[in-house]
Amino acid sequence: MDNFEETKNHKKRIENKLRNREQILNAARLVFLEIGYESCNIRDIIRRTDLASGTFYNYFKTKEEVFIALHDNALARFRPHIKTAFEEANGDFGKFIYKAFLSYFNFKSEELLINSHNNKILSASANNQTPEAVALFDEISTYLNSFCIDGKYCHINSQYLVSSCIGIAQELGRILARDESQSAHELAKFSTQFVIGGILNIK
Amino acid sequence: MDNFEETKNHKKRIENKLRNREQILNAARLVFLEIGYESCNIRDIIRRTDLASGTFYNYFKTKEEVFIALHDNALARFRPHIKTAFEEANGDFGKFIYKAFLSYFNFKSEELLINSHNNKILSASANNQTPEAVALFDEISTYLNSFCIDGKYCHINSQYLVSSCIGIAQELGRILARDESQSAHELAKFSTQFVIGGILNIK
Amino acid sequence: MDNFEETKNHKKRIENKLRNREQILNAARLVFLEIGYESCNIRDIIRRTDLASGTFYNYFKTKEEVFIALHDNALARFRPHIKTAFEEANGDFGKFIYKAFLSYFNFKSEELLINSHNNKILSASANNQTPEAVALFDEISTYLNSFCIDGKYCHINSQYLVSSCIGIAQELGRILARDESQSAHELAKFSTQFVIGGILNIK
Amino acid sequence: MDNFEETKNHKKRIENKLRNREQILNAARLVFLEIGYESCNIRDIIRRTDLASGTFYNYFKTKEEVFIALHDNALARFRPHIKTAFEEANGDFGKFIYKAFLSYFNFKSEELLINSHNNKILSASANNQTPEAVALFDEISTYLNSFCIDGKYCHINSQYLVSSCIGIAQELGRILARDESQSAHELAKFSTQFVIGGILNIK
DNA sequence: CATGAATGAGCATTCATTCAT
DNA sequence: AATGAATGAATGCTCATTCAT
Repeated sequence: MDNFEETKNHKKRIENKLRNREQILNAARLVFLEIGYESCNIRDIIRRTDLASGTFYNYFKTKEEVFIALHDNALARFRPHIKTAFEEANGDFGKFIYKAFLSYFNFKSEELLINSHNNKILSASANNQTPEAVALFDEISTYLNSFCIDGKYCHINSQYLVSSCIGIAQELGRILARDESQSAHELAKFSTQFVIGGILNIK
Repeated sequence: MDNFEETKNHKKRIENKLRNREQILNAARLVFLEIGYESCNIRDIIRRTDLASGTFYNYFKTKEEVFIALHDNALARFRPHIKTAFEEANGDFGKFIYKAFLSYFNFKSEELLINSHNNKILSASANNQTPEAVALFDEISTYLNSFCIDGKYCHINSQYLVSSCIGIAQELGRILARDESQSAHELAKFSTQFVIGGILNIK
Repeated sequence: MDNFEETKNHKKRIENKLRNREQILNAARLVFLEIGYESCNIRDIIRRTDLASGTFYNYFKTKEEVFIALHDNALARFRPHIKTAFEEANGDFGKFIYKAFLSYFNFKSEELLINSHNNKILSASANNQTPEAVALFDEISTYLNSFCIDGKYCHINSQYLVSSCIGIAQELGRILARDESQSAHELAKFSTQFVIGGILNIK
Repeated sequence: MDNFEETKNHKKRIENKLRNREQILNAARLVFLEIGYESCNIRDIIRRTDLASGTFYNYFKTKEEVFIALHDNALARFRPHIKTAFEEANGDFGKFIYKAFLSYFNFKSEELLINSHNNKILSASANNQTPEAVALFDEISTYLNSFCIDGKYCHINSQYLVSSCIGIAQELGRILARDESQSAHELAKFSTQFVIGGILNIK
């Protein structure tokens, strides 16, 4: 009975810790979007929760650590979209490219922290080489490579290719972030044709 | 005589102001490269000059203003390279694209402030929409458009196209920034083939 | 039977409390020696035990309280050495002085918390006038006084004398703390001759 | 004329800096005496001046740095007293010892920061080995050694001797700090006889 | 126009202490 | 009695900016 109580308490505590962490992450996301990563401070974040300032430090050491957690989390949630795109493409290269770009453009800019205040994502990820960023890069590489089993495209430097795709996605995504009236479908269509033409033209 | 003296003094003063401005910009560039834009402060910059801290404010209001000036300056110095590329291409689209990319990759990363500390340029420019960034964007647009006088490529959304090129240049440039052993020529060759193939494939 | 059980539990509890207190004191002693009294915090101490931070407050109110307990404990353990010195001297004043000084120099500096981080003991004791410090001071006084039953040295202000001895012990002990190659015997010999000469010369 | 003005301004500035430094030192001394070194913080010190908090850091990096400056300053002002004692003693060893101890006991405890809150001086100095502390130690050594030109006392380890004297001065000084009714003369007399007897008895 | 010390709001961070479990 | 996460006042320190000289 006592043990049961203790277990219950223990569970409650763990749940509470998770809730608090989630609270901080949520607050940080909103603050990053509204004020911007550089302009905000830890107080701005903690003020958005019902926690005390010191509590922040039980969960994260710095503002950057929150950003990375948030960022990695976004990438982790984005990766399945790429996988789905691959699976649903069912071997059709064009379909895969289109679905992947569309996923990226549709993936809520809110979630990827892309807006005028934070123009970091993906590029930051490629740069910072966080685990999730590397994993995403690798997964995209794998999928792209899987299309050249029959010999086509195999001579392409896949680092160059993936980087180019990321660059395109990023810059076109920026257009979307600036102008919501743009159509994600149009952007994805353009990207797909551009990338496929590009690949086919690599000698 | 007095007038002459005054004129001489006046001239001296103007020269001195220019020299001081130049000093600050130079110091800032070095500091941004070494410490990084976010990590440094105005003191770090001014310490690199033989000026006093208060003097900074006679030339710039904020650190960001220096960055933008520096950035715009870099873009302004980069623009002629694009122009030269265009002129030397002499109507050959592929040559233009290749030369433009090569120029970008060769343009000293130092000058574009691209390194692990400052991954802003171009994208920041596209984002911040500074005058020079807009001008560069427009110039590239103009050159690209000039190739479709005979009707080819004209249906392409030039904003999308320029953004894609910038995205590719930026991400591949990042590879170069990370790994100096990479060949700018190879990167430019890849980019050129990729972009030309892409353009030709846009329906 | 129940009573017996209760008694057993009660005993266990008391033993456990003692063990916990001992744990905290031990941890504190190590932390004071390694990090220093001023630099460490309660967490540093409690981290060295297998107790939780809140538990600290069941035993001590402040870090200082631990220091005093530790300090008094050291003095309490040191006092018997003085007593032994006195008894073994068997009325020989010089022997007593020598043995007392030697005891002090040999009493593990670790135990007296004398090192570069904590140069407080004895002087702190004389200053803080903790019970044990007063007791030690008094005991030394008593022993010294016992040598003047026959009239010699009796005119000496014993507060001055004891303070002088403590001052000498402390400063020479500091030499030992700084330089372990020094010989405790040599220091005690010097102290003894010095003190005896001094006493004999007091008019 | 301009040069003259500039020089005047420059002079004023330097004077102002000195005045500010003095202000901080004075405030710190008072705060150390009233609240104690450990208990006070930099704000407590700066609040006592008419300076802003940030200004503190133009002069000192830490609270400890102020303490050391203050402490070294006190030692520096104390040293001449020892010199005077030596000169006025005119070769009379006893006179020197007496005058030196008397100087110490008379040297305002305020100036040496000796009180219940700060029981560091001299011992801290011997410990911290600050330049002034070393210099004082050396000067005392020199004077003591000068008395053994004819061969007497020369076998005495002068480090032990000086340390013993410092220990005595310190502990007896503590008595004075605790109880102002004590006579500095009596303490100095006792110390003198004690030390002289001690020295003569070293074999 | 240059100087550079003074300013003080602002921030990250620490840590003794509390208290629900 | 033990736990350990939450608390938030307290503190050291930074740094853009001002301004008397």
